[in-house]
Amino acid sequence: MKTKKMVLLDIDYVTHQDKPVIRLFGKEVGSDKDNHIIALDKTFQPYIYVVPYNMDACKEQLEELDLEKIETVHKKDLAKEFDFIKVTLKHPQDVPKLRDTIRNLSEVQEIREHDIPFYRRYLIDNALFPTSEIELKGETVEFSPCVYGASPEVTIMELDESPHNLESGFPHLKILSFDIEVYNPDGMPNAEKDEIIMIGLSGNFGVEKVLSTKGDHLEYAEKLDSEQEMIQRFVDIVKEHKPDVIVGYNSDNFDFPYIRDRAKLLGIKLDMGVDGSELRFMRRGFTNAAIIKGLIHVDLYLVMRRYMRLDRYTLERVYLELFGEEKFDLPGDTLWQYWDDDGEALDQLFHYSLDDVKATYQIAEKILPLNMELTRIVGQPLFDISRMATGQQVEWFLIRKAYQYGEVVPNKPSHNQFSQRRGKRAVGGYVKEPETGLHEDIVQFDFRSLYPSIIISKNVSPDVLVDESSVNGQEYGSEFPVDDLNLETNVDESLSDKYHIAPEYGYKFLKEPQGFVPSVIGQVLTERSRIKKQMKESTDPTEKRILDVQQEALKRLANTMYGVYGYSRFRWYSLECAESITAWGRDYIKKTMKKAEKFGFHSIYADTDGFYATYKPELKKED
DNA sequence: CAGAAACGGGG
DNA sequence: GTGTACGTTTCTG
Repeated sequence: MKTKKMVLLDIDYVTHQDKPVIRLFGKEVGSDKDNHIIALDKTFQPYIYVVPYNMDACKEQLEELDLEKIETVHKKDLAKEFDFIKVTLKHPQDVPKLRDTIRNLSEVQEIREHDIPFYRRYLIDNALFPTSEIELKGETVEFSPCVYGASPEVTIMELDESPHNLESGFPHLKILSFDIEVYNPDGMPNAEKDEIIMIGLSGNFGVEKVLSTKGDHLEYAEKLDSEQEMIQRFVDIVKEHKPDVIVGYNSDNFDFPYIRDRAKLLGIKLDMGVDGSELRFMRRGFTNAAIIKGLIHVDLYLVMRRYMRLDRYTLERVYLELFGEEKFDLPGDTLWQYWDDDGEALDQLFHYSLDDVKATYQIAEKILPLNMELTRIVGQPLFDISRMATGQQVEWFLIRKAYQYGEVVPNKPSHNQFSQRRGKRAVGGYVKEPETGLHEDIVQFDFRSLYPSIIISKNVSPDVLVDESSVNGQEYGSEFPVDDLNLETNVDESLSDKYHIAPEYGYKFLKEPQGFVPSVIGQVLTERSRIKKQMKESTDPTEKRILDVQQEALKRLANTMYGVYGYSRFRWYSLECAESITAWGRDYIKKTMKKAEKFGFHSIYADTDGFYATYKPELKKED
């Protein structure tokens, strides 16, 4: 048996002899050259949870189905402990096939965790984090039916057991950015007739060039004899260098689809995957995601839309915002004229192509570290993280935490629940319209991460929210002491002994135990403080920069978490929690303003977690 | 005015 | 592939 260490970059599964095989893609640690590994794990099986009406009767019904295993497990559902049935299935695709049948059994109350992709389940259950180092135990093999057409320099390893995560620093990743230019005499190009005229490439491993069928005289241009050879050269460069990350700008929906269409027309195989597979597209709603197996394709357009708030997200606009300088630009609809010119205008087009791909690379260099940190914290592949809304990132982070806490994850809202939720919206933060005029000597006051602090200090979480219907004794299995059943007769002081009571709404949150979401946010903020302290103590500028990205990622995660209670698609959605948080927020800011006014401040403008004031003690004394 | 459709980025 | 964006603006009946 061999032991190897690798940086985990990508994951999927294939089917071999009707059984799922997890494939882990990575780069070997401790070898000078880029030794790629594909590790195969046949030991993992898909499962879902079933909530039965009657345990035994339900199991009997389940026995009738073609399942791998049926067992009773003890798990928590919003902190309350229950017996669930864990149903192990033979194949991940049996889950969508059988889940309606299972759900509709008369003894089944509901099914849970039935929509967690197999590879994500694997990462969570084995506590593996992409971009971290993992230890592999197993045998290397020459060929495997699970890996078609991989080049011989890729090591294939059959694992004896699932790998485990190793504490590790951040790996050095090879990044390649690419960008195509297309002949466009009729507006937006049409792949059936308009050829690709340039492919720009820029990376952190010595590649910086423009492939084209023209431009022999330019130093950075590589001239090919035909479009066909140019595309083939692009494929060969990717296969030769095997970058860990390949980035483009709107490459999911323009560059890669266009290359695919032209390659098909010209009969070129785009077999750039580490396993020898071709460029693939995954439908994501109405758009595509382009996949090269084993390399991580990041479309920076999607990333930048989330990262900053702008009126437009053109490459030019984003570049200007990030670097404060204009990149060389040409009017898009006239590019074909520059191409036809053959003189100075052609040189300008080459310049434009190179500048585009360099700008794309620079943006990647600036923005990928944060996304890689989020990958390591959330624990899902960079490919997924880079395409996920921040609310989704938080959700997958919480799903991982739920597994650690022994909690069964809430279901996604049904269509009906979703539209119901969308109708209601929690009242936002307190806003005092600004007093017009020029104010001098202004003091500013604001709370540091107000909402996350409220969630923690008031224990705002659906699992500790007191369900009034159950307190009134209408629901079975109440875990609250008997003397709480008669709340109406209790006086306020005894209430506030046990509960945090939200202003305005009066929702009650248990003080003990700590709720699931407050606990997780607490961990995030504690970890952030630790990193900030470490950052202050560090004297190494590189280390400082890395730590700064880490604490920034944690901050973004914590700040997103407060809002998720109000996101209609969120699994832990709770209008009560969302309303309570903002109510406490309004309460705090108003009380603080009142106090400040007592000391002679005069507030001019307030919004959510802060206010501006002038100091006018003489005016206040008269009141 | 409400619900449907279009739009973004890319050349 | 344990899948099928999304939030906002503009159009249309």
